[in-house]
Amino acid sequence: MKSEKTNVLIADDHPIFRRGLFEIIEESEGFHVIAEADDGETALCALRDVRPDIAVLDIAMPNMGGLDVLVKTGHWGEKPIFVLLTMYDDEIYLRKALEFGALGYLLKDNAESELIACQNDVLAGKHYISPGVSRTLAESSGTSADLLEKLTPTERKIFLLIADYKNNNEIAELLGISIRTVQNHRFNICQKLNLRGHNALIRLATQHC
Amino acid sequence: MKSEKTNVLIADDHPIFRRGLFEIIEESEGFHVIAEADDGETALCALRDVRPDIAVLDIAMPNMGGLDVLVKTGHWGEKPIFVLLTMYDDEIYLRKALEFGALGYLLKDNAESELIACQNDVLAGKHYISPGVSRTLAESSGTSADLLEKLTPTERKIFLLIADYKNNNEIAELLGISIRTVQNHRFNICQKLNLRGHNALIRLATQHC
DNA sequence: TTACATCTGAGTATTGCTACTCATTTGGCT
DNA sequence: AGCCAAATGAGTAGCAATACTCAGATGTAA
Repeated sequence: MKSEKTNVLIADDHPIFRRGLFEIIEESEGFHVIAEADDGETALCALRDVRPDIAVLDIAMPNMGGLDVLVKTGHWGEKPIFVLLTMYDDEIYLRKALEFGALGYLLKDNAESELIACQNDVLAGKHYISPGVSRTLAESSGTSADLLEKLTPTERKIFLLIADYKNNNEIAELLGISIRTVQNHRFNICQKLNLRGHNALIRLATQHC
Repeated sequence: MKSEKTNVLIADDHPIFRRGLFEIIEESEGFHVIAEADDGETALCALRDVRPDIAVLDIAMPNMGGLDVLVKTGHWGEKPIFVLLTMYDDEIYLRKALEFGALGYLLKDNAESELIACQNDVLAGKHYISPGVSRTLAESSGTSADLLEKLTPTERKIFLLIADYKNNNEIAELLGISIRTVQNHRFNICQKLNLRGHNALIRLATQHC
């Protein structure tokens, strides 16, 4: 018998928390946990292999974080719907998640019911963001967004990765492009933002985000 | 019919994680979740009321942390056996937990099987400490609290200047020493803190300060 | 005095970021 | 079709940080 349920991959490095996720999803109508992962790399492999409909990823995991997994699938032809899980309502994570195409963004301390509501929404193509977070974003959308508006989409992505202390090599690998291209984007960003020197860009990026 | 199972109270502010705890304990032989709490105060009240055999407490909870709950029961005549849960393997928490009479100390990212093993051990009066923690305790490797204590005075100064996004040239000029000396200090700092790569030091410094 | 930690500085090599210029391709707009 | 922004990538330089090893000066505690 074929399953008509929506297949979900869950990735979290805490087994007990993952168990909680599993139970909540399994007992819901219409969703089924098809794969589990305890770190980013395993999650990425599983995404390739089992092709779930939805990927529920913890942001803070060993080896590779949920955001990195999200970024790495950026150039895939067919991607799952992404729901990011985070411990803290840090707006920069939300910004990054949305920038890289995630539809769901959930706080880990939210109620169980949120998870299912979120999955239903993202499955319908809608964004779902935990109530506690959206407030933060709405308040701050005027300030830190200005700088990023000067940049093109790809430049924005790279800027955010720089803010994450990634080096050119890591950025290139994450985006699936050449390191030379990253260098060029970096140069262009510095031009646009009128920056010079080794620490100037990383300083602005980390302090800004 | 009276339950012959060991009664357990679980306290954690994350519903999904608590759900995971619940499932693992309930499916085990000999243990039964008799009460749940989502913060310290609720846990303390529940301890008074239902008198569980074992209390599994998260350290980081709103209102009152697990350690505070542990301390507050210190003068009780009859106390449950305490198992503390923590997210990070911070040795100071372990010290405190043991100091105040906890028998179990578990990392949240440990395997599900650990929880049951721990409960069996503490029920027999033995200590159970997550493997990952005891290692940390033995090595006494630095957490953010005593990170700077490993460094010499000059290294600390340089570390703070790095956190200020200063480059070697600027640091050398500010301190009135050679760039080479600054480079050496930087190298030694990286050695002590076990860092490698271009961004590792500036990352730690800026995030720490 | 010996021993040790700390501070200071240099030698040498490698890696990584910056600073440009130039070329190709792609997709959207007129 | 022609134009243009955006993305991608290479060539070439130069500069800064990292990754070591080695060594002299200083002060301090055993």
